[in-house]
Amino acid sequence: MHKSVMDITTLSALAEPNRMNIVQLLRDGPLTVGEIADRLGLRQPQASKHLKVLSDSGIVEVRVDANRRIYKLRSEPFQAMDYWVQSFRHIMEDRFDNLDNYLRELQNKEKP
Amino acid sequence: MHKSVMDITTLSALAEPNRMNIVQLLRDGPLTVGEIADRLGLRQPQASKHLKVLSDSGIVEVRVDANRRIYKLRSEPFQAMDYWVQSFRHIMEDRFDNLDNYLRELQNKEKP
DNA sequence: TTTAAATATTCCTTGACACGAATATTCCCA
DNA sequence: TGGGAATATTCGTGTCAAGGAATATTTAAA
Repeated sequence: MHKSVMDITTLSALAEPNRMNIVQLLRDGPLTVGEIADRLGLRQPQASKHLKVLSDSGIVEVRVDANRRIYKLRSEPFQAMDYWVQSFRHIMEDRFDNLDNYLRELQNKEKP
Repeated sequence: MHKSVMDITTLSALAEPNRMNIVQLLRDGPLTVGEIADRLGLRQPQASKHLKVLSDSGIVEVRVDANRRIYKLRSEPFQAMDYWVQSFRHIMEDRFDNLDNYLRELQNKEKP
C-alpha cells in the first residue's frame, strides 16, 4: 500500500518562476523552444536549459520536428500531484477543524 | 480574471525532502517540534528551521502551548494546489492526446 | 531562584543552481 | 557544399539555502 508519495523532483522543477511560466504557457498547447523564449522574454539558451530540467523531471516531453523541438506537457506528473493533493482532502475541508482542535485540547488537558 | 496562478513559495517549501516528510507526517494530525524531530530522525534545530520555512510559506500554523509549539497544516495552500492542478484537467485526461497529436501533425505538414 | 525541558536563532561552511556569454550541433535549403 | 536557422551545451560567476555546532529564549517545576 503506497500512501501517495509525491516526487520531490517534480516540485523543485516547478519551484522556479521561469519554469512555472513555461508550464503555464504549455497548458494552452505544445510550443517550440523559440516560441517559448519569445513569449516569456527569455534568451534561447535559458529556455533550453529550463526545458531540459522540465524534461528530466518528466513534466515535459519533446517531439523532434527537423530543426525544431516541440515541447508539450506530460499528463503523469499532474495526475500524481492531483492524487497527492487529494490525500489531504480532510485538511482542505476544514469544516471539522474546530471540533478536532477542541477534542485535542481536552485530551491534552487531562494528561499532566 | 485570474488564471490559477500557483504560488512558487509553496512549491519550493515542499521541494525539500525533510519538509515534505514533515508535511506528510502532519497529514495525520498536529504535532510538536520534538515529536516531529523524533519521528523523522532530525535534530531539533533543523526541525525548527524547516518548520519556520513551512510557516513562512503559510503551509503550517503554530499553536503555542506553554513550553511547546504545536504545528498543524493549514488548508489554504492545499486548496490552492488543488485548484491549480485542476486547471490542467485537459492535460490529465489524455484520452484525446493521440487524436490531438495527429491533428497537430497534419497541420504542421501542410504549412511549409 | 535555580534547573531542566522545549524551542528558536545565529554563525559558518559547503554545495547546488540560475544567469550570461560563448560555442557546439543539427538540419534545411540555395 | 556552404550558410543560416533552431536548439543544445559548456564554462565561469554569484547567490542562496541546508546542515552542523553552539547559543539564546521561554516555560514549568523543584
